Amino acid sequence: MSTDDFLRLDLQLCFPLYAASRAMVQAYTPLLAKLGLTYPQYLVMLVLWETDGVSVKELGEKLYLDSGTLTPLLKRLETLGFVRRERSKEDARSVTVSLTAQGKALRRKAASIPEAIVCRTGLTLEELARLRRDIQRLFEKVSSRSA
Amino acid sequence: MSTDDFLRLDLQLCFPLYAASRAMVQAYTPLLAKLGLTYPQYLVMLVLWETDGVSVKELGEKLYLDSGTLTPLLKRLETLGFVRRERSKEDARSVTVSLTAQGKALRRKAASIPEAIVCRTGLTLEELARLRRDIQRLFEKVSSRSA
DNA sequence: ATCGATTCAATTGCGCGCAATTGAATTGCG
DNA sequence: CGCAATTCAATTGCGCGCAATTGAATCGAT
Repeated sequence: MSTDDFLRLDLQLCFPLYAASRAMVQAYTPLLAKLGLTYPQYLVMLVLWETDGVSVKELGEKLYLDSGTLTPLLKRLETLGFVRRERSKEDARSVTVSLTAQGKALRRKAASIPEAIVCRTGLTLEELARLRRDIQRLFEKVSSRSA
Repeated sequence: MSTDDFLRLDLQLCFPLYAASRAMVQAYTPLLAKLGLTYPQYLVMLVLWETDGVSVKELGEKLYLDSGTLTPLLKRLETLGFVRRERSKEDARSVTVSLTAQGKALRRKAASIPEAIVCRTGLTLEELARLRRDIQRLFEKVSSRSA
């Protein structure tokens, strides 16, 4: 394969990944708009629905996002009434994020979203699981050296 | 599979895709920084290196980006001295983007990037081609209904 | 030829992402 | 204990993405 081929846009892995990621987020957008959430906000809610009361640091570790992204995002979720942010008593450097009643209630409204998205991909659960695993593997490989 | 399982972060396709996409861009970042480019700017340069003299509309169709993203990005590339932007003579609504000598010269400096990224993924060219094809297929499926 | 509809790029506004810095709280080493 | 190093969240600054709007140019149907 020549340098030219390598440089050709459509032969590269990253561009399809980048385009597909944005397209997926766009598929979520109208569904999430009904809940008043953006996709990154939805990710934070997914973490909290699974484990209520986590620090900003823990959120960052799970979502691979830093405080520069999370702090303003969490403030918006707080303004929306879905989460509470409070300084930890054990460690005043840390901020604990927890669900409000409204935030917990939102889970039921979000319940139909994952299936709608799976449908939209047109993939079977097996194909989906394989693709997810392959992409996860790629992620681990690519993100490792920079950490 | 239960609703809870569906909602579980790690079972979803979109989050790994989203994380992998950002990780890939981060892998490019230090390499592109040597050229003075961001990843989206690099994508524009890839298009121009393949086909010099394209309209903003054509760029948008190839990269799935709109003028709201492209116009300021192209202005930055122009300030950097890599591209020229001029109103089309045949159709004054359209703006044609073309490479400067400096923009053409940049191609040689970028030649080593794709291979470095492929290396970083640790995948064989066959595995890479298959993953790319699967992701492209996902993209087409997901992006179709919204268009 | 006219005029409403369409097609362009540009603009506005907002929410990420992320690098870099700041400042407060905690840790841990001597 | 004392104090330098570390660990937190917050802040700053910038470049996307994208929805929505604007305004100019072109098209197309009559």
